[in-house]
Amino acid sequence: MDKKQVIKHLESIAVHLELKGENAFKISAYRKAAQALERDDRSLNEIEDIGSLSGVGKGTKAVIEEFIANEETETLNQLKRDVPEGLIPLLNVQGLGGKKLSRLYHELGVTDEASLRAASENGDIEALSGFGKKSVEKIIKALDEQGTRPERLPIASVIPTYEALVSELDQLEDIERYAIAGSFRRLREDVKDLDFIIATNQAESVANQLVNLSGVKEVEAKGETKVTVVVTGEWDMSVDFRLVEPDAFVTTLHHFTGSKDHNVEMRRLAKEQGYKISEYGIEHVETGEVETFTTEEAFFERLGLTFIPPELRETGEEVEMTMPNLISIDDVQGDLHMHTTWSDGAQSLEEMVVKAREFGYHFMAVTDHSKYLQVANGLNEERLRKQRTMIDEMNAKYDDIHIFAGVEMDILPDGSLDFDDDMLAELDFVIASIHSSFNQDEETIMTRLVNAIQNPYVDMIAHPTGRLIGKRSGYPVNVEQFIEQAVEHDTIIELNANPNRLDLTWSWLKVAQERGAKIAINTDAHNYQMLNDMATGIQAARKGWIEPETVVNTWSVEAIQQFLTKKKGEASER
DNA sequence: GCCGTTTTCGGCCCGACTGTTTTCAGTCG
Repeated sequence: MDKKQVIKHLESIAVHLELKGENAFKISAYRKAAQALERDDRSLNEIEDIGSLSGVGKGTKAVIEEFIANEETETLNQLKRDVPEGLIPLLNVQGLGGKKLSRLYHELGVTDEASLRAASENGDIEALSGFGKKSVEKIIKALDEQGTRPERLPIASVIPTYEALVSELDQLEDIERYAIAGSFRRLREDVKDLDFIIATNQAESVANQLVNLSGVKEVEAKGETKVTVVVTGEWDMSVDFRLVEPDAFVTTLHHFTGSKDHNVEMRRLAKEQGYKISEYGIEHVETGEVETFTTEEAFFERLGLTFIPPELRETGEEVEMTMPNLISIDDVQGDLHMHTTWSDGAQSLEEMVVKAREFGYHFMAVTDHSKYLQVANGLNEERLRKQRTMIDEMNAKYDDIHIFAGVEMDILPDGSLDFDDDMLAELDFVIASIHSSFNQDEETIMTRLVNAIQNPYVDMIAHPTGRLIGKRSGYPVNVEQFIEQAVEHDTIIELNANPNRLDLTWSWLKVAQERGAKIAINTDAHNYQMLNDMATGIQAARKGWIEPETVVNTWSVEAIQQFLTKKKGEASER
């Protein structure tokens, strides 16, 4: 029995209560109890008294203890008797919440998607008080559209849409300023829609321009404060534009950046201080005066807080915490993972060097694939040595950047490495990674990873889990054990900045940093364009509360050389 | 159901929008 199961159980109770049409505060009490468990660092066994957690009271404590003892609770069992399972997915239908579904169930016998559709089509729902023609139309439309598109879109498929919109928004008239909000601003790995906040005194004019943006397929709503459109891209997605007077811009931006939990915490805190927060400003409850702000920094300061970066606004607990010194893009001195035409990259070695210099980098590592990866034209020993002489020439030619001669070496399915130690000793920077046999069991995968980590010539493990966000889950990794091993053997853990990967993910990076791991943030660029992914990588790192000292890319060339020499020294002592 | 340095009862984040009503409940972000 672990914490995750308990949390799931409590959430299941909350969902069932919702469908019963129970008191909203009772429902959120179960959710809060689940959250309290989630937020606590300790494992279930380490928490002596569950009831001592804030948010867990007499009732939820009893439920949790019963569940731990019996792996089931009478509370949920009873709810399951009261609420048909088929109703649960219907909560996802836009416009249907617990209260309405509860009525549909009790008054019309709706128990699942099929009976909901039937009741919609035969006029039963329309006849119900509180429902009407439009409600029915919406339900049928939602049922028809379900499954045509994933509910949330992976960030990589949304970035192009975002960038296209930004370049158009920059051209519009009557906009004082605008910004992206929502989960995209917080860099969630997948998002449902895009939210833009626009400051303007000419809402009507701006609204008229917005519905005419290229790529707009459908206008869902067009009012004085809000325009919602559907734009085409890899997937159709809806984009909300909130039009506000310039004074309210900052508080609106904060409000729609969320997360919901963050906002709840902020408002609770404000209330304690005699304020009321809304998207229009901070209201002084006694005087009714509403204060607005020109920067988010000033907004937080009003409540006695330091600025909380958007990436950290998730659970709400960040409101009470001291803000870390987060890494920023300006800290980055180089990129330690990229490919050239020697393997499967699009640009030549020198082209990549020139580009890296334009980024202002002081170092880079050229890390083409190794021979096992034939589809990528991986390098054998001979070609690798030849490449090295060219890298030496580059180092002689350019004195403002240091190029590490490296390789991205495959960890083979049997756990062995693609090169022997003698070859590895010739290289400056050795990456090891898995590109094959993803379907092996966790034990076999871990043997492969640990074998690579323990080899002192291996400096870094790239994209540790192999996942592609929203597309494939990667190979099974015991991440906790992986981090432990990496720390013990002083092997760098990569945060692959490619927005399809973001691997390791931010929540594990946080753990890695706490355990003392070294992290590198790399683009794994296969062309010029991909070198820009560093920005996304930095944002992902910030979401994991990563500080510059943890990240190898912030070091000086000398510091990196020292680290690599030290690792090599340990290798030769073996 | 949870909580309390104003409170053991009466609050619990706030506001917009929608569709339904005729002053509002439910849903959503």
